[in-house]
Amino acid sequence: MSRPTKQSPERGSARTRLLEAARDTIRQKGFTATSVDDLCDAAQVTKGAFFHHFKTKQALGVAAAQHWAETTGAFFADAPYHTPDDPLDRVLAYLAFRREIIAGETAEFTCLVGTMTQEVHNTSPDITSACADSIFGHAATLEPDIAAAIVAHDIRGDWTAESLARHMQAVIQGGFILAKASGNPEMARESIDHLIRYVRQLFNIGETP
Amino acid sequence: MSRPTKQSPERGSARTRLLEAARDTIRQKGFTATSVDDLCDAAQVTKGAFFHHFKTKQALGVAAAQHWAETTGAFFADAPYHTPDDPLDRVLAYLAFRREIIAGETAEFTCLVGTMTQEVHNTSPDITSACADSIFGHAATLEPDIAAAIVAHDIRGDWTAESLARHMQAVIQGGFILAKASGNPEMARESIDHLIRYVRQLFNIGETP
DNA sequence: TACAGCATACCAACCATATGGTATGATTCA
DNA sequence: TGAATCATACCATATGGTTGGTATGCTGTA
Repeated sequence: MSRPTKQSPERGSARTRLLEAARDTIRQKGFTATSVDDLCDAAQVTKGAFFHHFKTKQALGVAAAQHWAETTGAFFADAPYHTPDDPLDRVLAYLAFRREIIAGETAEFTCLVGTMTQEVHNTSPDITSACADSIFGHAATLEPDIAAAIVAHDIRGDWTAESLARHMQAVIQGGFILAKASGNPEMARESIDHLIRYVRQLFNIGETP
Repeated sequence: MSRPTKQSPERGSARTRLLEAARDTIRQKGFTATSVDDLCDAAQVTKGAFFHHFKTKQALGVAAAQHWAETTGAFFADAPYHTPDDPLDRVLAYLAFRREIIAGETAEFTCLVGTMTQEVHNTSPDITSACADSIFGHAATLEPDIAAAIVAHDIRGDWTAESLARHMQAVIQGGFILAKASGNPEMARESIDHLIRYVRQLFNIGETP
């Protein structure tokens, strides 16, 4: 995080503002199409400040992915889907929550690291690995609940909590692509509905609660 | 793929070679990071030829998406998954086929239009709409089989053939993202396995054939 | 407590190159 | 011959990145 100073709390915030600008701008235009000047304009920062905080544009990409992991990590940790007692209910509440937050402009609900991965997976290992950490790290937070649900509901199948957690991320990411292609968020919600139905079926609970 | 000689019947193929170069290069580096020079080099064509066939780089993007729709359309039309008599078997054969062809380098099995959509959805309506046509057009080819399977197996649920066809594309696209992030094609296959399990459950057939 | 010495945060101007695109000319085919 | 298909040379600008410099805060020491 940034280092706020005593007399001027605004100082030292250039880095944070750049990361926020990156989050917003890259989600709209993609990583490559976002120029350093774009970011400096959006963050109200000069180029000198940019290259003071980030050695290269790639380094900004890595930092943006890490910043995304941190902020979304906190966001999901504070989200209300953890409250149910039954672990399966927590899993389903997670999916309902993911569905809920799909609203507004496409660039507002889609995933920064999913977008960046698609672009740079073959050209920038650093950014790719930071994106992977974010995606699979988030998936990992779901595993305990899924594993507990498997035990609680006495389920046995040839799939693991790990793979289901990853599949959930795949469905969400794929939904974002259809939403972007069509300009319609409903495409993303629709896929989560199928995913919810799948999970309910996996755990042998009825179609409608 | 040699340079067109004066009398060669290869002549006039610059456009096609550029489209193939676009398919390959954009899947590796993304649309924005792929320069016109990159494409000319890969296609063994000069810039004059490029801008003779495509008014702008954007126009190339649109044409590449359309070319993708045509070639993959023919590829899937000729694929062997249409042979089973039972429509549900055809749907499952489709998914098995999609799973099978995930092999080799990431850029070889991932989707051009899915990649482009992520990048340009907010900046280039032309390309986005061409990509959407490709994705949803392909999804539409699955609807008849799904609809027939619903009838044949006497299924009633609050989902449609259309939405399931789209969901399949979402899962496949999402799997590609996880595969790119991790560098591991298995991540994409894994999600299709879940999707196959979901479809089998939707149609009330056993876990293992 | 005072102050030297250093580190951090930031700025404005500049640079080499890459980029999309153009103007124009040559060649081939129908 | 006229249109289509290329090739060569070129341009204006955008791009990532550098340079040299300033202002301010932090820290160890006497």
